[in-house]
Amino acid sequence: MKMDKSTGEILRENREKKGLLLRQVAAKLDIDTAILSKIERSERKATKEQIIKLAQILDLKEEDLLVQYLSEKILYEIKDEELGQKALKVAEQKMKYMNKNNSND
Amino acid sequence: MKMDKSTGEILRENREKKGLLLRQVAAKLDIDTAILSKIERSERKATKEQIIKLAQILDLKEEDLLVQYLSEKILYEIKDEELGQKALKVAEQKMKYMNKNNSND
DNA sequence: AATTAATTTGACTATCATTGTCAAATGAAA
DNA sequence: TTTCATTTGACAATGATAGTCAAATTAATT
Repeated sequence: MKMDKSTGEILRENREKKGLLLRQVAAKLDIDTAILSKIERSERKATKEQIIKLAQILDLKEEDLLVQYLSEKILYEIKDEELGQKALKVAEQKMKYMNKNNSND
Repeated sequence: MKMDKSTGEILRENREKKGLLLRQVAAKLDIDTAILSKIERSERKATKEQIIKLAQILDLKEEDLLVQYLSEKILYEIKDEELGQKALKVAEQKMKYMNKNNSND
């Protein structure tokens, strides 16, 4: 599981590998080329729907791309936080706890 | 580190322990009583600034309250996601990786 | 039980972040 | 040097978040 590349980098690499133009992929996503350009350079975030479509278009495993995308969203949330690391750990604990006791809810 | 209580519950418990009224605490935060009421019942999220002030007002350790608060924000981000657990793990990995190589940036 | 004080609810507004378009500027290829 | 692809930045549209206010409800006092 490669953790070094950003979602944007992955998208660009794979688009180029397929010889597709920004214009072409953007059209399939029904957005302006400019946005896709920004997404690939991590200047903007994609939406979940766009990620799903992109996985299809670029023949990537949807789950992998989504996990990558979501993890970036999480990090974005705490990127400026001293306590980010601690908060992440606690979040994981809570998550486990929730899943253990998810009988109701 | 108690993980079972929500930020709201912690806030309410400690406000009541001190015998303070919503009205009084809300005044110090310079917001309407209604919002604080909602925050304590987890119907709304507090802002970071409010959390910091609340830690002071209620004599709670700022770091603990902030970690609690941030972890809740993270979970909120992935609460509806199948892949939340995986995304959290990947986020932690990335975080570690970043901190290891944070020489520049 | 009646009154008063505290909290909750919900409709509404204001503010801010996000997502998008568009046109012009830049860069790369032919 | 023209043409095509990408990038940039100003702006508009949308959506989410944070807030006010007044009325309804609940809890305490007398």
